[in-house]
Amino acid sequence: MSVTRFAPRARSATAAERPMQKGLQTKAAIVDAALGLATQIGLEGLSIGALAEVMQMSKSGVFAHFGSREELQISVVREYHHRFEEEVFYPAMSAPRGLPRLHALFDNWMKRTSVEIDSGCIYISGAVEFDDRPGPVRDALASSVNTWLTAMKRAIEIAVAEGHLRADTDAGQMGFEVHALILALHYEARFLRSPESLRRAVAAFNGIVQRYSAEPVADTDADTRKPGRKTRGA
Amino acid sequence: MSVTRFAPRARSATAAERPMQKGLQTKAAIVDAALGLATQIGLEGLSIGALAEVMQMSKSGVFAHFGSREELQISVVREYHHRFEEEVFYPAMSAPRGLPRLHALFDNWMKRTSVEIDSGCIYISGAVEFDDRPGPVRDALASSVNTWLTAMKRAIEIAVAEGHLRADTDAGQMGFEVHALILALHYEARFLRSPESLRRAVAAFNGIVQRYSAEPVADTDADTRKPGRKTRGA
DNA sequence: GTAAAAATAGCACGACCGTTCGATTTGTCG
DNA sequence: CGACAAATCGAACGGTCGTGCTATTTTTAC
Repeated sequence: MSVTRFAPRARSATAAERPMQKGLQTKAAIVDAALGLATQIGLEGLSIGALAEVMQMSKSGVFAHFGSREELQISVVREYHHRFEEEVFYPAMSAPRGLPRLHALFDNWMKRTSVEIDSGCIYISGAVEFDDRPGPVRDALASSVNTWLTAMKRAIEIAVAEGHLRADTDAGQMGFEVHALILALHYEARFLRSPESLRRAVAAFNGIVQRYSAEPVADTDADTRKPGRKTRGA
Repeated sequence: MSVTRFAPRARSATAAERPMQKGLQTKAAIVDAALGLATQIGLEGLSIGALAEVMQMSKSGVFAHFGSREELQISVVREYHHRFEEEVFYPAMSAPRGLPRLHALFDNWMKRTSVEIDSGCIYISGAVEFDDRPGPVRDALASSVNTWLTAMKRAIEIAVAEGHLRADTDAGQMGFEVHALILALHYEARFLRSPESLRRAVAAFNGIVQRYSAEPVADTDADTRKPGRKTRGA
């Protein structure tokens, strides 16, 4: 399974605002609208007819840009990957190495997953839709997800190297547990509409960090440790 | 939102083997087949045509038993609820109150979620499919899920009452964290096909239990202190 | 065994789907 | 401006979907 990398740097604009000739311009607009639809009804629910109506174009006009529905879905996945990079990954990379950066990653991720209640995460809905459906769409999804999970795992390893987390920390294990929190947040906020879910996710994250922390946290001589302490953001 | 209760006791058979007149018998067989399809392609992907083919019946013959596709979906949800009771809840209730029972619940749940890789959990796939689609199917799903999550929360409260878990344990919070593990297990086992996911889920569960445990695990000091202190507001 | 009732089949409808193809409009460039 | 290419449209095809009707078969009850 190929795992792409987050592009090294380069602040690039949203697809819709990149300069281009007419054709690519509308194609970007279509993908933008398609992503909006897909976050609501899922990648599978995405239909060219509905998309054409939103765009006020003919079905065939929309279709011509992709050549197949599958290619459209893949374009949507790529665009989502792109935005995830921009809104979650890059901003967090400006935080100091170690625990602060890990915390920033989680915070941005959480925001993207829950704050905008009306739009789901296609990494989550797509996983359900394509877990039994092999093909290029599934591959694109899995590749993007793996890229992101690997990036987070690396952030954990850096936190270990910085001495913020215990030296024997299993980064894969901790990554699993953090990923779990995002999934639960998505589930309980979006489906069960539980208002406590965000608070729960934050509390659980703090618990995980504490468990893997290099220094025991709460004791009589209070906090000599700064990064493990602050927690509770946003 | 109405939340049903798990039926108090009563070992009742699988729908397919309950004695009944012909009509109800085939209806049960249809629901059985429908559940099989739904766990693979989802409740939304479930089509009467495909179901008729599996059953070797005419579309209208299948249809007549339900009157609408929606009613078919609801029947599937109800059947799943029934089996969940039988395979996850009841067996665990014979374990001793407290931590052993909670552990049994988690184990059974985990098994149902991951061991049978080829069939997903419609509580999870359904949540994604219906989180933005109000209606009776969504209601039935949410009701069943809430029933189960409440039952598990109660098991946690019992473990607290038994003195197995710390007296200040927030059962809702701990329930959230356990639920998160199941979701991550489902995601990583079924979509990412990660072979470590089961081990990860077990390890994480042990970590959670340890954190909420009344007794420090590897210490004779036996004060109330070892696992993380406060940090959690309610 | 026979009549009422329940279960199932067969067929058709309208809606939407992805896709194809030829015609037509629009943008680009010398 | 004119010519060529790119973009878009309109209509149609074959397919599947849920659903409604009317027969026909099968089960049930007396």
